[in-house]
Amino acid sequence: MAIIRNTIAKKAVFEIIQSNSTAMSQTEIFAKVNNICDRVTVYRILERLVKEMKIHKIVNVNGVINYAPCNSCSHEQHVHHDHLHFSCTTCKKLTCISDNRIELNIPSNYQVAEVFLTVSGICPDCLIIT
Amino acid sequence: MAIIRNTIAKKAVFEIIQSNSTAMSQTEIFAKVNNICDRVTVYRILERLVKEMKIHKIVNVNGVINYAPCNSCSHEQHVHHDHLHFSCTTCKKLTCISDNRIELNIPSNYQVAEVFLTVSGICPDCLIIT
DNA sequence: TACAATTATGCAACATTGTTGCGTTTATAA
DNA sequence: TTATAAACGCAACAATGTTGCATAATTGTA
Repeated sequence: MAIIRNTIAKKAVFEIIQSNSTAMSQTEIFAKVNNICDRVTVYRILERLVKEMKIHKIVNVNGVINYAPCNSCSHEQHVHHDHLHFSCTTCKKLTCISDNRIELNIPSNYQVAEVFLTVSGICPDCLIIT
Repeated sequence: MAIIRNTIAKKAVFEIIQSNSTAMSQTEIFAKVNNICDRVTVYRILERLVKEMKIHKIVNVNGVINYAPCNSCSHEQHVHHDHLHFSCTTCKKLTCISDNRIELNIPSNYQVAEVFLTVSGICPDCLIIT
């Protein structure tokens, strides 16, 4: 059995993700980590946190993978999401928005694992600036 | 005013995208183009076809950008999609599935541009193999 | 049909994001 | 305190996407 270790770098990465209001890319996270570890380590930590279901992995509309905290999220909720992701085309930030129940109409010969609902547009912060 | 040219390479790329049942990445498209043009040209052609609204740009769950034909798709439909994308985790293929009307519950201070609904899982072809 | 204007292309070089192998360090259970 | 497996750093690589610039090709017009 793999023993999960709680290292300094892992704690820092998780703290950064959890204290941010929007989802973050590996690049953004690494920038905030302040060189306490290598960038490869950040990738590996993110991978582990996803596996431990402490964070979500989301792709924004540009193809960049972002990570968001997974607050009180059971495996069941992983499969049937009730939230969507807003991907701002101006500041590139990805924000989680709750309370979105969707009904799918997928042929029964497809085996569904996860549902990703992403909306692109302009977020409130960027609308003010305009 | 920019004059749109219909070059050999552009016609070929569009033909490839349109004749394929699933969405394709730049890499896959370039492989089918059979060296009639450079890979950079493929990127630029795809960019133009998206701008001309002849093709869709979709991101699969791994962050790879795929392109699909935009059959009889008005700008209005671009904004309010009625189809979703199935991203197979086994063969990595991206398939468009129609007839999925979704209702969104997004705060009014967000300006929505496009809706991306992607479902990951295993497609019929890969289920048979298993 | 020939020409001019400007769109499109090729090439080379670079940027970004993510991955792998391997030797070393470190956290944790006993 | 120590053994052991997890985690790390470094270097090198792979995939995907972008930019600048000189050249080629398409299309409207004379």
